[in-house]
Amino acid sequence: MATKRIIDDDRLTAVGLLVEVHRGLTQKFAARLARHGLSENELEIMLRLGRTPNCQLRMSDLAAQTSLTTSGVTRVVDRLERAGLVERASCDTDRRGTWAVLTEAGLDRVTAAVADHIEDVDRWYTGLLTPEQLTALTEALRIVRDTVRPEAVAGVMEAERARPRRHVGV
Amino acid sequence: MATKRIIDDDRLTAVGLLVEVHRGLTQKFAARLARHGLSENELEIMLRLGRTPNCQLRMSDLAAQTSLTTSGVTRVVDRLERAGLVERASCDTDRRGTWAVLTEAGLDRVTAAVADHIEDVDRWYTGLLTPEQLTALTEALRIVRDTVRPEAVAGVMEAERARPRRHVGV
DNA sequence: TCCAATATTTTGCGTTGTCAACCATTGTTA
DNA sequence: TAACAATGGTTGACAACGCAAAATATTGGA
Repeated sequence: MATKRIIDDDRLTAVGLLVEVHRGLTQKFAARLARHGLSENELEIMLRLGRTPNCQLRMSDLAAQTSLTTSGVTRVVDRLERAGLVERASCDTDRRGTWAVLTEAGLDRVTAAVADHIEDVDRWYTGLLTPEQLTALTEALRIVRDTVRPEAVAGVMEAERARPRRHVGV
Repeated sequence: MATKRIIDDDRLTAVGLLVEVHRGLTQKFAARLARHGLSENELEIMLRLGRTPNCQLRMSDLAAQTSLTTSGVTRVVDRLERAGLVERASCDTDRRGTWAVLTEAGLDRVTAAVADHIEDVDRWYTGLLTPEQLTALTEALRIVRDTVRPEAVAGVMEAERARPRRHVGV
């Protein structure tokens, strides 16, 4: 091979690796999540609700925190609501808004799913690396994240201040 | 906060970071790729074809190398063929098989797209890190990749041995 | 007060990709 | 060589999601 072609650029290989890892993990995770009746997006929505003090977040905040559009969030919440895992509640202070609220059943479901999920994460990701490697990996990723996705924590503050819609124990 | 909840587990945060980075990058890349009339999957298919000596790969190998199913590859190649960027060619040695072959136009297109793409990769990923950070990141990712996706290099050998269907310069 | 501009969510439609069923070809075994 | 499993690819039906427009609520002037 005389000349180095552009399509073999090292930087391309570097992102390629990231993409492949993401794919591989996604696939590994999907199998077990399916056994809990959840997709990755559904788990994430419920997880973000569950992390909130009152287990509620506004639709648009969910959209901002995930990769979904508001339209996508509407649809995921539709499914979760049909399954009885999430409820919608209107927002007193701004009647344009809608809270998505985790139900008891939803909290149970996400707790069980996450317990299994963490096993998988450990098996296929964090557990494969030494603590030093994991730290280095995480730090590097954080740098990139802060640049490409600085807005990923929208709405948490507002939701903490809001009056509880339901009171579910954690 | 008295007790540490399971849904705040550190390992969850670690994968979350990876997922967010992947999302953020995907979004950043998509805009410019769209200007070249390509989606990420289409670019990847063409890229993998372009990396092959004869710019050809079998449908099933493309499926193995990407996250797509064979059915998905059929559809991506359908689109690329309609756009004149890829052609199908029947396989002499196994008449069940089909080569996907990059056309001249396809090679031109992918070359142009990749040149721009690499700029983005550098701007939003590799360029954000010191060489040491990038090395550490890549090494860690490689370890994970080798475990979750060991089969990601299918078909390259076979394609190199195959007789050329077209001869396009690189 | 009334209206225009803005913000939040939902809906209609198109695109993309999966799954399962299918056909054609190849390899294997008796 | 006949039977049959395994492989490679495509297709129809369908689910998920994005985009843009619609529906609803809010806010800030004039």
